[in-house]
Amino acid sequence: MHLVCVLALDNVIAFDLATAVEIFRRARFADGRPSYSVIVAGPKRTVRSGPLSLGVPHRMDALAKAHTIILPGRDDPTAPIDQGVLDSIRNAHARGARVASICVGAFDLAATGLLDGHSATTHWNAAAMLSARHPLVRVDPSVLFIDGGSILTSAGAAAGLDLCLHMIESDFGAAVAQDAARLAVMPIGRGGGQAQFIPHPLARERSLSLDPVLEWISARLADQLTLDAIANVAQLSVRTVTRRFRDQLGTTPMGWLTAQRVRLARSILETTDLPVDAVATATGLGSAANLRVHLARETGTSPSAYRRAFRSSVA
DNA sequence: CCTTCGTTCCGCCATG
DNA sequence: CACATGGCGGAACGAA
Repeated sequence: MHLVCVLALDNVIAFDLATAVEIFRRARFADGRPSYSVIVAGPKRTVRSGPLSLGVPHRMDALAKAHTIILPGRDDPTAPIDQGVLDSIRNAHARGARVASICVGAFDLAATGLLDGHSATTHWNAAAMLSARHPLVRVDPSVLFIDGGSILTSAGAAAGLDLCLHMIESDFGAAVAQDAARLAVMPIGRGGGQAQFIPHPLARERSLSLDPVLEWISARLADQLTLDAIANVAQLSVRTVTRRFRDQLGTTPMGWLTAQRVRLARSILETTDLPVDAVATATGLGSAANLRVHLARETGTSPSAYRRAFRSSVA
């Protein structure tokens, strides 16, 4: 089984750590079997975490078996780390493990040198500091998360959830991820590395929220939706809806719509034997050819290959 | 692979 | 003045 190892160093941010632990621990296949085995490891048997004290059952040698290693943030992201810890992370990565950081956990990831020359993100408030301390890392504070294949980074705590769901989706498909998202009562809509920091966080009232519109769209993916129709439902001009999508989701209306359609298509491919053409119709992607293009763009594979990969892993 | 043609996106600017 | 809106037009996109 896929082993997820969450690192617990002293003064770990409980929210980051718990996000990863809970979301992976609860992910299930359709038949109810857990998708991951989750352990927490660190050099010390006990760590402080704000007002909490956490027992850490596994030592660093546990990283040697992990398929995925999660680095949560620490209260002081610049506090020194034991070389042995950094070595363990580097070795695990060299061995083929996937390493992902949440929030300011990116500082620890950067300390290993694994981020040098690569793009990374972190909490927007710490982005400048990360960049200053690690000039070789290309810091992008505007995105929710960055998937660099074997190295992933995410922004603030909530974005860590997005990243975890993203990993679940690439490991076991859209259906399993969708299910995990539902358990967390988390809308899986903000995929990609696209969504941005919103300039006016809480000032945006319900009246300015796109949520109802997104819900409306999600319910009719199979229909032939136009930008005009969406603007109409939103009671806004085409120009303004487009702008809202940019500001709030970092994408365009049709771009978001297509992403949802592909997600749905993946889910159907994973769980049924419906012909590709029928899947294309059911998701509003129109034709098998079109579905092929979009699926390849997101996953790099064909519908049949995608289906085969997930059918075997679930069955 | 290329072309065609309707759709979509976004900078710019006037308006409230 | 700050800010959000929405129309316009050209560029870019994408489906067939």
